[in-house]
Amino acid sequence: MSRRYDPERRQRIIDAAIRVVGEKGIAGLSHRSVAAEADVPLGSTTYHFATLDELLVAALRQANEGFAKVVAAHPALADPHADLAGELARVLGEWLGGDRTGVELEYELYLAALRRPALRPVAAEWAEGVADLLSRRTDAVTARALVALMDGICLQALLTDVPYDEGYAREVLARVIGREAGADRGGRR
Amino acid sequence: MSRRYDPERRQRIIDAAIRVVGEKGIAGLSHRSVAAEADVPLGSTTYHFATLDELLVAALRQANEGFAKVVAAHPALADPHADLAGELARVLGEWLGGDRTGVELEYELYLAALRRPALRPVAAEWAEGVADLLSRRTDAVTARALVALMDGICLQALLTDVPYDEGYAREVLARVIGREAGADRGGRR
DNA sequence: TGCCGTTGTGTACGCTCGTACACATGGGAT
DNA sequence: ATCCCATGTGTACGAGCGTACACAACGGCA
Repeated sequence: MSRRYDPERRQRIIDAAIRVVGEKGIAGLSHRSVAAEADVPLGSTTYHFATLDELLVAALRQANEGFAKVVAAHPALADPHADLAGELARVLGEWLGGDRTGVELEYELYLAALRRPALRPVAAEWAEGVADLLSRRTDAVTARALVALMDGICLQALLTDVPYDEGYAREVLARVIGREAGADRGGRR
Repeated sequence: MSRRYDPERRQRIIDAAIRVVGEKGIAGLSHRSVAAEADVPLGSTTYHFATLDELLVAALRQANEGFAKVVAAHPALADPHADLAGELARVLGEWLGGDRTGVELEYELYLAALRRPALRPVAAEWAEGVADLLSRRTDAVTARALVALMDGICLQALLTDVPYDEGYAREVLARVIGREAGADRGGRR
């Protein structure tokens, strides 16, 4: 036990890394930049995270909790009587409605898994986690499809500058869910 | 007129850039690496593309045509009697079935728009183009939703190592399309 | 034919990067 | 009390980067 001087050093480095990625993107992340942001010497970052991939894994894992927190704040998602499509659309709206840098950050880390195999298990974990959560309301196939559609909707909102449209999201999510959910209220666009 | 020595120099640089991104990712793209790949001097790349963003825009624009080519090879997409969901699922299968580096490359460039505003119009153009194409078979809302869902399905196939499942894709795409398409044939799952 | 400006090339500068490695420090086992 | 080693720090090196800029080459115009 007892990390000698600074037991939270490692955590502070992760936090700093997330701030750096948020401000300058993954491209701007380096042992030096994160050391400066965390106000620790260069050697300290290389000591705790020998490679940048390790740091990214830790950062992604922590960033994922941002979305999880929004989800957790919506207990209605687990209520079998609630309008699932509407709840999901609202969750996305809240998440996307937060400051853009936070959302960009989480997505950038998530998408970085495309090229960095080290991140892929973490990204997969996340997708699986959300799918599992949804599986309590629908079958596995539908759950996976919902995750895919939500991913696609977010992507389009972020890549193009078309603003998020909650009504649209609710409508198409409801189509994927199919008949069982109470998707009768609310307009067809 | 007359580019003096090498009128195709610019195009060869773009091709080289695409190869570099395919092999080493955007992170590995530099004026030098692309110069080496294209077998032209360093100054030549900086002359034709003052900034890397310019080069990426050209590369993304060209890479987009890869998907467009697959789409063009499926005239059934425009046939109002064909099974739209099935056709789309098949197109995705063909595209994802090609060599992974090509697909990764197109997606990496596409996703890079998240952080590089210069790429955003090009990415938006692409999404809009596909949506327009689909609009000839359905309404605008459904078309957008289909693009989103296809994006999400591809993303999951690429980010996690779950292989692409054409039957699954067809099923959930059909749900988004709704009743009108001939989605009655073929099994639920 | 001879000049000129567009087009293309080579080199060098200053910067940031990952990495390595020798050195400090102090808690815990003896 | 002493020693050892996990933990933390500072510095230096070589590589690769974007950029700048002086210079070469040649087609079009006079």
